[in-house]
Amino acid sequence: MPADPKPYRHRFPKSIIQHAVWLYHRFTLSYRDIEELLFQRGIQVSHETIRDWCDKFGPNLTKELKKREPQRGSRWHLDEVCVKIKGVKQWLWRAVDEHGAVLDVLLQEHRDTEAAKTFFATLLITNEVPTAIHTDKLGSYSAAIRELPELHGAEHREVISTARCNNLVEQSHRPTRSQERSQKGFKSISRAQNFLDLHARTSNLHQHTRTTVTAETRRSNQKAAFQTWNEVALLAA
DNA sequence: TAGCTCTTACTAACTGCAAC
DNA sequence: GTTGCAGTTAGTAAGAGCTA
Repeated sequence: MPADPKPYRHRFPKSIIQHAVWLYHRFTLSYRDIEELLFQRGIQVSHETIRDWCDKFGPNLTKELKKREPQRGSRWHLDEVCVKIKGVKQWLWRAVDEHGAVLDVLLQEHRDTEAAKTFFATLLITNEVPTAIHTDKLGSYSAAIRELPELHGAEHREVISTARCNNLVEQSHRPTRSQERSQKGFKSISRAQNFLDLHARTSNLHQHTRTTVTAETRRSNQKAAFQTWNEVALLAA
């Protein structure tokens, strides 16, 4: 028999908590911005409490959203960018499919063959073996693909690393850069990884809710995205 | 009484501006 | 163009207060 769920002891209703967490991961807003937005609606809560909510519910939200994501495309686009965390250089590995949906993000200290293998292994846990892998000219990718038998059937295409050539994944880095800038840099690896995970899942959820589709489709997609978020937020709480 | 929330203070990074 | 400085704004930590 499953144990009784932990009683809900938060002072604020779930709807407010889920909205605050959603705002933080969906838009380029600081905790203090969200504090102000909520205050405008008559909700008095400190920025520190909002940070606690993000810390507490973020990992569960990521897990639940991941579970609900549809099967992704079979062509992977990979790239890595340098991010500084507390002044130390780290590499943010990112993979998107041919539709621009984020498959995974992973922060690692290096960008050598071992790091590439770790990232591929992470991707293979939740995704099927791809038919093609698009990367830049970094040698770690080809070395890792050679060493991983699961990937031998995939076609490896190397392109020059410019925003134009590997556009899908390069574009996917942009919101992250914007958030990083707004947050004045990430402060710790674990917090950054948690944030980036949920940020990626939230972006996927709202992927077709902007200008690439007709207004009618957009509204329908937005409705579906909000419904999913609400369901997932209830589970995470 | 456990744990949620708030207050306060700290450090780090960014921004704007003047001086060179 | 660059450097240095001050002001601003961000995330974070610790501890006290509050509530179910």
